[in-house]
Amino acid sequence: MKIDPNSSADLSAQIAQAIKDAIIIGELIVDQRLPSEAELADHFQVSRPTVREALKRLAAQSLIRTQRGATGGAFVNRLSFEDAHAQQVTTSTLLLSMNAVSFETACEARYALERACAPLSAKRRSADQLATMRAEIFRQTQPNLSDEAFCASDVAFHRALVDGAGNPVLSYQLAGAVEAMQPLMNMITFTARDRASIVALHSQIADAIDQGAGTDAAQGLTKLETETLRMAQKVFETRASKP
Amino acid sequence: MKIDPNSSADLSAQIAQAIKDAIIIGELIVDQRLPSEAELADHFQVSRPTVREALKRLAAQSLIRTQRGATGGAFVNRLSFEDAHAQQVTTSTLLLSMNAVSFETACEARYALERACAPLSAKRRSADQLATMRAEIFRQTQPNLSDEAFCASDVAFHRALVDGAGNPVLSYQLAGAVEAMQPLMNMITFTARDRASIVALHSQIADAIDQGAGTDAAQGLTKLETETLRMAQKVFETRASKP
DNA sequence: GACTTTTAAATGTCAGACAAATAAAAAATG
DNA sequence: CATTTTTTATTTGTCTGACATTTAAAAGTC
Repeated sequence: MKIDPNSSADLSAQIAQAIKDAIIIGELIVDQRLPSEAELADHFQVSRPTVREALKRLAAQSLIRTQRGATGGAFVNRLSFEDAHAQQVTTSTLLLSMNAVSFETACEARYALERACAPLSAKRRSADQLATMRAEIFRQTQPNLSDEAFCASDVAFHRALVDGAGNPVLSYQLAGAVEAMQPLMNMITFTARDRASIVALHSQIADAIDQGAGTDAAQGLTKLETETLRMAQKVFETRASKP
Repeated sequence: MKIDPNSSADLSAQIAQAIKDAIIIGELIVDQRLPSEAELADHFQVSRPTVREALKRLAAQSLIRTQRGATGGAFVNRLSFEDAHAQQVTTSTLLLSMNAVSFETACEARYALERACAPLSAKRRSADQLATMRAEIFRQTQPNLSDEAFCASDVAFHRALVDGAGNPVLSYQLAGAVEAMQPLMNMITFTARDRASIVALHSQIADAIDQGAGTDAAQGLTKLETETLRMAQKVFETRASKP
């Protein structure tokens, strides 16, 4: 682990990168303890605050965790699917909100990704995951449900669909995309009729998953995409005409 | 922006979260300048090093950028697709290397995701993207190509396929998944026969994309997935029998 | 007016100190 | 001897204060 003394970059950024590289190439392995801050400061010939800034950068990416006390220190963290998922959601959410990504683009991406796991989910979903989908559909029929709760239930439904594929890599990638769209979805107020239409399609999809019919499930998702776009367009048009 | 004085968490983590929240809810907008470190220290009633640790955490996530000098400071950064993509690759790579994700699982996820954009790519790909695919296929036929170069070309081919969908959200998500698999793919040494088989399938896929036949392209990807798994299995079996 | 110099403000870095947490070692206690 | 309590050493968390470096604007100079 070395840094370039001639680089113009911040020392803390260089040190963070050096440690990160060491983790990536396997020089530092999971749960291994890094040298203490004082030792690192000595090694890199910098002060302790600089080392600390570097370590905080790594901690922000869940690459290390720190513990106080006698046997404490910084340890290489096993990046969990949960951590990765959380990062993915934050990144995607900010990306969508900061880059004027159109509703159409985000929607297309979301449903394309979901269709990708429909066939897998139809084959592998557990009874529990199917039950979750049914339960969320039922929740969505309740008339007193707020818009936020309806959207949250929608996310839970799709999350169960994605998890049904039984592939944690897919789950982590897709759940991020689906959840990141929630703020955009929350901008739309669904009428009772819209909700009924969505629930009907959800039922079709759940039935297809139930029967192991992956292609049908994918077709259901395509219909849902079309419906969602139609509803969104209606809302945006209404807003544009009433400024 | 406030922090909880009774929380047991690190002050720098709390402050970073507070600022992050402010960015997410839009209280701080892109390119807006944050208060200076001294002002933040005063606001949160902590010392400057603590504030700095918080800011470095945010910088590590590309949420802010800092500038030195008279009119310098920390500014809310517009998260670019490029930044998001880089983060995605790092996260996915570490996730795969640290969690003993099987080759099968990663492979399945990758091809499922790629199949999702095959129909879009068949409709929308530019002439340039198609030319890139053809060029990479040609490169892959060169006999003197090293294993690393072959894999890199493979990534470039699939990257062009994904970009062909013309959906930046999809590109950012999928390119991450594809690139993260490269270290796993690099573990496999392809025989000349394997390469020929891969190139033939790549040609099939490119032809399908050329003709706007999304379904055919997806089928080609499925064949490629099967082939890749078969080759990987062969390699792993050989290794297991010769320890 | 154009150029140079100065100045002020901000981040980057350093040094040293103390607080707080924690586990191991040592001491006290029954 | 076994158990409990106390001490101690180590490590991270935080603070104070200082200086270096960069940068743009202000002031000065020709």
